[in-house]
Amino acid sequence: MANVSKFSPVRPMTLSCKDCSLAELCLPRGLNPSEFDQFMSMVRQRASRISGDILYRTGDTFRAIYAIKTGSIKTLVSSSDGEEQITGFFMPGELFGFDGLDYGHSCTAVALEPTLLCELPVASVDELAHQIPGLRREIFRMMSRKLSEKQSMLFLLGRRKADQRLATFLLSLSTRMQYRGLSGNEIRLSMSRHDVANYLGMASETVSRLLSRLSKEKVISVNGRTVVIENPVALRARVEPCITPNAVTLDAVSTG
Amino acid sequence: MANVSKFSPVRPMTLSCKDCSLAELCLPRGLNPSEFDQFMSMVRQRASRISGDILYRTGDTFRAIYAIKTGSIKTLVSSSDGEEQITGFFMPGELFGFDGLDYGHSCTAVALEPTLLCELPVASVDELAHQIPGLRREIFRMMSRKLSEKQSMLFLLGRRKADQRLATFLLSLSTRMQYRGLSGNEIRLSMSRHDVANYLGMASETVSRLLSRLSKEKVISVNGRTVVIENPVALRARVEPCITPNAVTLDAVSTG
DNA sequence: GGGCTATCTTGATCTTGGTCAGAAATGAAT
DNA sequence: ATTCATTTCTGACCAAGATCAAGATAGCCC
Repeated sequence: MANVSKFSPVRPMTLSCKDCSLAELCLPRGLNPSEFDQFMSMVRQRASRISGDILYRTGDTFRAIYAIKTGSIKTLVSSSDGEEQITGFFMPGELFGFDGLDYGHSCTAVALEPTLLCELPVASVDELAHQIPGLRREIFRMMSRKLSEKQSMLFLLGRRKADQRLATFLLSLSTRMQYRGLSGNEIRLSMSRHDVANYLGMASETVSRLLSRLSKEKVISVNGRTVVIENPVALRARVEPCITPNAVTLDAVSTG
Repeated sequence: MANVSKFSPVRPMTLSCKDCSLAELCLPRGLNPSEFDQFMSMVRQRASRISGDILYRTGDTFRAIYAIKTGSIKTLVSSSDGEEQITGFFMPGELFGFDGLDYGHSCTAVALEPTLLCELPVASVDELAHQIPGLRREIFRMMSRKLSEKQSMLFLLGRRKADQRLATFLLSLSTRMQYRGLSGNEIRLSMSRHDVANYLGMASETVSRLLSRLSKEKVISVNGRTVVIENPVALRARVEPCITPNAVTLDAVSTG
């Protein structure tokens, strides 16, 4: 809250996307070598040494879109009565900051731990969107995907019970780890129980209770902020409890 | 559900955005005359005569973005167990369909009443985004705004009580009517109580009860699907119940 | 290591809003 | 107009999960 420290630019001012292990997840994927170089020359880095640093706030003019290199970020919207809703958690290889092209950022972005970011300045976004058709389509696609993700989140908050929301959250983190080449069974949460609860629209006590319950049922094991998924199948079964008998039959047939 | 009727193309195949009363709300705003003509020549129309018609479904390839000329549309996401969450209602002058540039549409779009749409085919989106910088920025801005709106919706579902959600919904409809030049005091709901409830993450009985209560308290009056906002100030006060004493003081000072 | 603060867990209550059931109202079809 | 179907409203009951209140644990600074 009372944190005044800010993200600071990282020197050297240039970096090589070529050496980046996350390049295939990032914006430049699919660009040809010359486009790749052009893209790379416009990217800068920015870092926060501690948790709680604010990258941008609601209302700040849009300056760049960001990719996480290491660390993690949460974004949140807040109301005039001080209540906050976390709208996203971002992990290495993930992009954010696409809100705010209209009237400035509509949310606040905060570091959850020491975090290193790559940023593509806004002027470059427009310029590159014009010059590199592949990148323009990539940005359109990325924004469209963000929209789809938010819709899934609306579904989760509107239609699912607390236990299903938490199970979905854990599976989502796992999937995202797998996407960047990790096993995804051992999850290190970079956010507090309070943040998880806020994101999922429940009380932090409920998160504690549900984690304990899943732990008691041997579906996961919990040690502080480390969660190990012991039984992925059981966890997945929590997410959609109403599988049709037909679907089960078909599975049984196809595997038999 | 079992509706097989579809939206059909409208002849003549061309139309004039110049005569459209909603042009200032729509994509071509801010284009110069020659850009405007180029834009206009690519727009087509599509209509549904009855409620329940499906424009596109989850998984359909992205073909166009749409603007509502008359009528209204709801978009919804659904899970494999058949549960549905309405993710948006769209009224005349509003744009939709921006999801789905990535892996096809992530939601289903359904007419709530006889509806006339303008569509900008997907090839044109990319082509025009390249040729007309002003339009490219407009599309980026529009998608960004959609993202911000979804974030507000996450806040509403995650942090607000049922009565605040409903009040916010009514005020949002009112604001959107005002935006297109109507008074916004008399709202004709084009969707059922069930749809309102689904959108706001509650049961339809709760919507009924809350409408009755607001009606009893003389904040609104309800007659079927027509809602009149009798006391906008009182309605707005429901949305943010925790106004700080400071804010009240400041208001009093500035108006005194 | 010892003390201090944050975070997290667990239990006991209470409230919101969901579910079930039936009545009333609305609208469409004959 | 009459019937039938759908939507909406209202009441009674119940359960999921919020809130309140201690403790337990862990991280951090000296």
